[in-house]
Amino acid sequence: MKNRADKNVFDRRRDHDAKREAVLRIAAEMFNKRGYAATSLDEIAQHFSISKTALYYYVESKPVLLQMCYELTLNLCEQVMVDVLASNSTGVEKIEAYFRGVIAGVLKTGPVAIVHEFATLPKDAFDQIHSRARMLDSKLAAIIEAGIADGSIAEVPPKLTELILMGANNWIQRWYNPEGDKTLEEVADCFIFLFVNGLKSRTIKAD
Amino acid sequence: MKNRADKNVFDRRRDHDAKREAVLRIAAEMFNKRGYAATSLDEIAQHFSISKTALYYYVESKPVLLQMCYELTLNLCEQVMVDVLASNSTGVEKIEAYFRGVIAGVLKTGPVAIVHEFATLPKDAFDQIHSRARMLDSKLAAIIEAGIADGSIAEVPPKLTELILMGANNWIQRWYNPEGDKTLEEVADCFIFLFVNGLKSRTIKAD
DNA sequence: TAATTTAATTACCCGTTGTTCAAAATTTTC
DNA sequence: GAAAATTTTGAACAACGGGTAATTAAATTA
Repeated sequence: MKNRADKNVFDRRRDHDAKREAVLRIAAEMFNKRGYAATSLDEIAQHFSISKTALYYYVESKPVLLQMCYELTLNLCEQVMVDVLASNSTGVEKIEAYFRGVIAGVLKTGPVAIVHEFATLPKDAFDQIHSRARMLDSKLAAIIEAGIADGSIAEVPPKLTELILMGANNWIQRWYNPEGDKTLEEVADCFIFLFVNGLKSRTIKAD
Repeated sequence: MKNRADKNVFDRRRDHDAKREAVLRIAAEMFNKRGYAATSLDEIAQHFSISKTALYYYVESKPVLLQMCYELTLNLCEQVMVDVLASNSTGVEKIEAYFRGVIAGVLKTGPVAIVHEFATLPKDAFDQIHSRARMLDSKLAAIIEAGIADGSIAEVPPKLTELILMGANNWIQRWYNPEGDKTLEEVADCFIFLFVNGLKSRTIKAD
């Protein structure tokens, strides 16, 4: 006969974790496309053909749901950043690696990133998320600065450049459709080409 | 003694037009920063220290307010596009002129552009706004195609490139702060430099 | 100053939405 | 199959937000 401690041995959950994750991903996607305020819990629930109330079995509240979306996204971005910083490469290569990693990782596997409207978060969560996002920003800007120093990046204003790059990246979720005719690799390639090489056609190769 | 027709001669309004325009601009700004659904009429009214009901003296409804924001923005973008298309220049120069014009015009003078969440518009307004926006998109893509043909633009996928450029441009309103230390010219310069020349530092000039 | 127009307010209606609670349905365990 | 744990539901609530109506205040005309 099994004693009380054995409860932990046997995995009695039905598919709680899987469902929570599914909710997270769908919520993130809808938040990205329509915005947080415009997305109701009813709509999210409807997507799974369950009642709105059932969502509360997986998620504490709507703000916390948003918070979890951000956290998953930040985890991913930060991981990519760690890898990039650990690599032995020039500034421009690091920028390329970062955005390629984020586009592939966040958009393909992860719950799509949302990098706006954290104003609706509870204050403590806001502070935490916001500071993590700012940290990523400044690390990117630092990479650009280092790239200028090592001669691989042209003399651009690092902070401004970082904001523009982030903006272009953030907007991708708005229009990217996985069922469309473009793969994520094509998007990433085009994105990288634009920012690294520029639109201008060059008859004389620079490298 | 003046007859009825004379009513039109004398401008008896207090400052109705000016106030309507002010409402439009502030609304556009708040919609851009926080999103349409997250911005309440109360908040907009509060910005002018008037009651929510007073807004209805200037604006028919919230959806129509959004519609007017879009229309003002599209008017501006379309005007820039007309000028650009009339110019006698290469593809890459046209792209540069378009974004410089939009950044300067839309962000400085006009009610900042909002190029998302038209899903909330009344159906007929939606169709109209949406088709105008798509028209701008395709004209931009056509410019890119022409630029590839005339040799001024590298061989990029036109549609994808256009989406990425638009995204970067759209995101600017999110973070740009007129009271900050960067002027709009600096933003435009950086934006153009990034997309035209690319991040990569070049020891050999291509032109 | 009286009459008319213009502007803004207060109070209210009503649908939506986030959230809670108690109860029902379903699984899992034994 | 009974009991316990897990999942889902339905009803109801409170807050909020868009919109309307009646009313008051202010300004313009004459």
